[in-house]
Amino acid sequence: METRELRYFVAVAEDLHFGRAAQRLGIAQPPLSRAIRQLERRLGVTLLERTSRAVALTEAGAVLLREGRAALDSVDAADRRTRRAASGGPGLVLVTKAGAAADLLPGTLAGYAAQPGAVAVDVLLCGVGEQERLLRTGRADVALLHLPFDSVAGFDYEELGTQGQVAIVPAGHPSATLEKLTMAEAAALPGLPLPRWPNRDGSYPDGPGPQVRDTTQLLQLIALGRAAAVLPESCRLHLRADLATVPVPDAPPVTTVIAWPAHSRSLAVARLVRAAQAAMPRS
Amino acid sequence: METRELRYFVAVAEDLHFGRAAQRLGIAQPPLSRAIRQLERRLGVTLLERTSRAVALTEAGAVLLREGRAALDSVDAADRRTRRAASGGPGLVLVTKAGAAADLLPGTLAGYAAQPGAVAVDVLLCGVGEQERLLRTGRADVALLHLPFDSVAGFDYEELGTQGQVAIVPAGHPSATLEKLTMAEAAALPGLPLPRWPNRDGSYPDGPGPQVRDTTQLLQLIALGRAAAVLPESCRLHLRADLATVPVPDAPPVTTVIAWPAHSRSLAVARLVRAAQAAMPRS
DNA sequence: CCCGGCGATACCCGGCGGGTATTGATCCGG
DNA sequence: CCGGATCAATACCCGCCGGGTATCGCCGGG
Repeated sequence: METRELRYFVAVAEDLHFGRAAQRLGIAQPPLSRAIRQLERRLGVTLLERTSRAVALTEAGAVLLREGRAALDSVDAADRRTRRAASGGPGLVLVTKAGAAADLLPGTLAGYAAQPGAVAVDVLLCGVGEQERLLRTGRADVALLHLPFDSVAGFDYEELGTQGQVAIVPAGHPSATLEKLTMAEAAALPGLPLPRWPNRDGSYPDGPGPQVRDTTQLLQLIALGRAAAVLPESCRLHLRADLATVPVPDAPPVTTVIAWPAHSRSLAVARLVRAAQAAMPRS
Repeated sequence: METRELRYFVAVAEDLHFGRAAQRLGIAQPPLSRAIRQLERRLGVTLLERTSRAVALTEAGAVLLREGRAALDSVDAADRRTRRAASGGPGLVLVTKAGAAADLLPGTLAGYAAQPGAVAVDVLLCGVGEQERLLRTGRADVALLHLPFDSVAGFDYEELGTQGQVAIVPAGHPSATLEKLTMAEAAALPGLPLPRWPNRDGSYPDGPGPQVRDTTQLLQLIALGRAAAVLPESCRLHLRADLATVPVPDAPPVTTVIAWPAHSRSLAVARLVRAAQAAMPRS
C-alpha cells in the first residue's frame, strides 16, 4: 500500500465526495476514482459503498480511515524528523499549551542548556489538544501535558508533579474574597460561566460559556467579566493584576507529565526529560 | 515520501550494501541506487555516505531508519487491520507470551464471549518480547504484558493486577524444600543457572545460563536440571509435577497489564479490556 | 599491475498515474 | 412524467517514472 493511495483514500473518506476530494488533492476526479478502485482491488476489500448519489464508508473503510491517518502521521513524522536531523535546525522541539506549565519550563530549559552537549531547543506553544498531533507528525519531539485533560495514549512519559486547582475570577468580583469554592459553586457563579474547550476534533461542546482555545484568551475573557475558570494553581505565578484566585479543594488534581514518541530513544530527549525532572520543585 | 522508497531505504540501511539489499527486495541494483538518490534529492538530505567500498549511515539516515521502520509498521497495520475488518476472520487477536498469564486468560475469554455482540477472539502465543511488534504491525489488537519485563511504550493499557515471584526448581532438588529464597540465592543455585532471555533485537546477553524463548522451553530445561528460574507466582496454577516452587519475597513484583494500540478506539477492544478486569481475582 | 567487487551511469521499455471527454444512473423541480 | 443537474464510472490518450541490461569508474588486495 503506497502513501499516495492512503492519502487519496483518506481524502475521499473524509468528505465522502469524489469530486470535492479530487479538488482538494489537486487532481481530476476520474484518476481518483480509479486509484480508490485499485486500492480496493489490491486489498481485496470494499472500502466505500457508492450509489450514484452518495458515498458511504463500509466497516472496513472506517478501519482504514482510522489506521490510515495514523500511518500517514508516522510517515510525515519520518519525513520531518529526517529533515530536521540533517538541516542543523533546532535539535529538539518542545511543545506545550500556551500559558500553561509556565512554572517549570524556564527551569527545564535552563537546566538542560547548562549540560555539556545540549542541542538547541525550540519551544512551540499551541492550543489545547494540539500537542498530541504535533508529536505524532514529527513537528515536535517532546511535550508537556496535563493529565487528566490531555491524553498520553501512544507516548512514553514521566510524571513531573501534581498540583491542585484554583478558580480564576475578576479581581473585583464578590467571590474573589471567598476562602474556597467547590466545583459546583465555581460552575454556577452568576454571570461567570466556565468556558468551553475544544474537543479533539476541533468542535466545541454545547453550553453557555464562551469558546476558548488557549489560556491567554481565557484570562482576557475573565478580566472582562465574561467567564470564570478552574485552572492548575501554578497559573498564579504569572497572573495578571486584574484577576483573583480562589482555591477549589474538590477539583481533580492535575498531573504534569513530559511525554515523547515511544520509539524515540534519542539521547537529547532523555537528557531533556531528566532536566525537567530536576526542575520540579519537590522531586 | 512513498512507502516503496521507505522500504528500499530501510533495506539498504539495514545491510549497508546496495547489491544484497536489491536482491532481498527482488529488484536489480541500479534502480535501487537511483531510488535512494531520488529520495535523498526529494528530502534534500544525504542519508548514506558511500565510498565505492563501503556504505555508511549519516546521522539523518539513522533517524530515517528508526522513524521509517515505525512508519512502515503503521502502514502494515493499516493494511492488515483493514483486511481483517472486511474478511470476516477473527474479530480480535489477543497475543500473550506462551505459558504466561494462564491464570486470567480463560476467565477473560469466557467473560467476554458471554457478552452480547461479542466477536470471535483469536489467541496468539508468541515468544518473549514479540508482542509489541505484533501490536504495532496490526497482527494483533490487544496484548497481555508483564511489567517490568515488557514495555508498554506507545500503547494504552490498563493494569490488571500485581503478583509476587517464585523460584522454579526441579522437584528433587535440595532447594525445593526451602521456605524461601532471596534473588541472590536463586541466581546462585549450584548447577542451576538462571536462563538468558532475548533482547528486543533478538540477540542474547552473555552469561552462563541457557538461552530460552518461551516458558515451555524454560520449564523443560528446569525439569532436566539444567536451569532454575524466577517467575510470577501464577505459573504455579499449571505447573508440571516434576517442578517445585519456592517464594522469592525480594523479587520485584510483576504487574499484568492489558495493552492495545493507542488509536484503537474499537468497541470490541474496550469490551475485552473490561472482561479482563472483571476476570481478575480481586479487582 | 591487474583483477574483482561495488556503486553510478547510460539507455531502453512498458506500465501506470494523470488528463479530457463522455456515459450512465439517480434525484429533483416543474 | 419528463428534462436538467449532479456525480461516479468508463473510455481513451499521453508522458513520466520505475524497472531491466550493459557498462563504466573507483578502489583495495593479491
